[in-house]
Amino acid sequence: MARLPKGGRRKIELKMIENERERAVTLSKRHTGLFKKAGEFATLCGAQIAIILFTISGKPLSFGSPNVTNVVKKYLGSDHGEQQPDRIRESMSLFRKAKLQELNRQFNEFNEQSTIDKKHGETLEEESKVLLGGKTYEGYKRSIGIEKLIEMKFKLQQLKQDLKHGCDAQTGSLFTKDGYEENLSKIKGPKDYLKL
Amino acid sequence: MARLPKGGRRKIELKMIENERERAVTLSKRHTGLFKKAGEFATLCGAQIAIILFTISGKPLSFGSPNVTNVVKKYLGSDHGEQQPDRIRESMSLFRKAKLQELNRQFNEFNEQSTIDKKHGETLEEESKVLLGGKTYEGYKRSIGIEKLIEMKFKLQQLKQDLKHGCDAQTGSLFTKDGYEENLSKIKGPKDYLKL
DNA sequence: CAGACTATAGTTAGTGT
DNA sequence: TACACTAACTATAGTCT
Repeated sequence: MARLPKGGRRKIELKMIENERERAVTLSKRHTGLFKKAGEFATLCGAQIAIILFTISGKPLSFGSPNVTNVVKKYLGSDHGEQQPDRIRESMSLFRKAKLQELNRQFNEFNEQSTIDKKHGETLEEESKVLLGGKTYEGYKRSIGIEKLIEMKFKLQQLKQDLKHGCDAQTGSLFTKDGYEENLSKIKGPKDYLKL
Repeated sequence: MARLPKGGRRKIELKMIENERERAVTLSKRHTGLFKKAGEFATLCGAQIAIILFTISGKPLSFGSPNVTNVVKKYLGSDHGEQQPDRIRESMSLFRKAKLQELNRQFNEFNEQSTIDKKHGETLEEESKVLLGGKTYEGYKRSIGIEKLIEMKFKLQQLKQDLKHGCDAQTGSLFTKDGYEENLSKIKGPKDYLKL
């Protein structure tokens, strides 16, 4: 039947939406939109980006291109304040720049591919949708070969064992808080990176 | 004078913008837009949000509502691993696990080689080891593109050769720029990543 | 309740200044 | 290099299924 156009977008006030249901809907829609934008941004500008958010109910949602963790780590590791003018970059030869860029490109490519398989849970679906605009993963195109599989037999046993013991205790995060804190402090110190 | 309408928005392809100027402009515009969206999101939905991004040139930009640090801390503190990497792992086929093992092995191999000609690696290596301390699923994700990795292994070595002539003198670290730095750190310390 | 739909609000690519 | 402008493009509020 002919649909009668009844509603369209309306302007809304920029304040917290009180109604829970409405808010949930908006959350869902805008969260999708935001992550999509972020994905586009990353692609178009060749940037790395991480978004972490907690809903009002405390539910965590995240987005990362190529992934959240590394961007965050990088952020934590850097003097995430101002960018100091790097003389190094300026004095770097064009040749080296080019090389470095090429390498970066390669790595990013690699990362993107990895991204396909790395997603999980909710984030998985969303990010895949956003990020993988039609790319196909070919990493497994070539199988590793029988002899290696055989060679791995033993490792598999080990693997099973480890799976049973190592991970079940905790809820899933192998990242202990303590460990992380400790690591952070280590990182802060001796970081003297060149930022091209 | 009377302005003749000459241009308007055009659709663009979703791929990295090659031209540097264009990219810079887009970066600027979209970065503003994205952060704005994020702000609206936070307001409307009462959410906490943090965005961290690094431009292709390594410049960090961030946005946080109410602020970046707390959101990130919360993220690090919480079990975002609670999202189900383990579930995935558990459902992984044996074959896949086997591949994973193999990938891991090759990863280690690659790493050992890389480690040899690292020079200022002290910081880098330690950091990486620390950074990647034991995130199982992460390791899995990153190990996936083995073909790429191998391919890159060679390019990397080649690159190091090329660069060795000029870059070591003062800066020390080549492992600094965006992807390069990050990927390098991913590659180091694989023994710590995969605790399957 | 998640998805479809519509019209409009909002964002932005290309251009000019 | 940055801002102004405009036409399109895109996201999405409200509605309905």
